Amino acid sequence: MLTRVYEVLYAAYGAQHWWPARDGFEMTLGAILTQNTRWENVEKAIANMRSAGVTDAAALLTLDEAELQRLIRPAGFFRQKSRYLRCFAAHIVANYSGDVTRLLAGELLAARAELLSLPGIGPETADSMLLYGGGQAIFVIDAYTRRICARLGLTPPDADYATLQALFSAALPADAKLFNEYHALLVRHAKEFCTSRAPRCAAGCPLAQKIVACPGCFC
DNA sequence: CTCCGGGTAG
DNA sequence: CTACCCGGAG
Repeated sequence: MLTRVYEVLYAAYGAQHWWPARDGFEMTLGAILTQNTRWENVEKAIANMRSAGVTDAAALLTLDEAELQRLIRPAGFFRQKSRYLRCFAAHIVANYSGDVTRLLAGELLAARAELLSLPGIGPETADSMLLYGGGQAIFVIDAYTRRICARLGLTPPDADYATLQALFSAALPADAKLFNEYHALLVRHAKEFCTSRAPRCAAGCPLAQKIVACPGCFC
């Protein structure tokens, strides 16, 4: 079922070129800034950071709290996100000489646990960093994934993170390139057809057209 | 104008 | 369950 969903989405939308970031540091910046916010707003904040010359963890730590908040303001939740960013950057500088890639490319489960121990980094943010920043084969679950799975009848609307992740892990080969592309396609599809309000099921939704109900089947 | 989507922490 | 924020939808 999930393999078929991938095939249909890929045929409909093609390759998505994710994650939109210049390097590992900028990727992790986006992962934290995009929590509960639309990507367009995150881009404004990242552009501000670039303009300010903040291109690595050490540079981020030279900003004072107020200045950092001003730069990331367009992404919302700027007070708590400024704290999260500073804690994350401090951890990277203290333990990895400021090189985020060294953490993200480390042994998967250990790196994931370490990320989760940091304030402001929950499962989705950690997994996004590991997949998109570290090239690791771990499937990212987000609200779009949850909504699409629920509407396909695969999971309850309130299925938790681990349940959804286990579903994808069991159905697919552990391949970072595939996981990367699949998640990007789900996001694309959620924005184009499977919107939260007024979904366009009858207006050419590729899944509505091609996926037959197959409850309980994870082929 | 109000309402809502969207991760994490407490 | 609520706080935290913005911008787009209705």
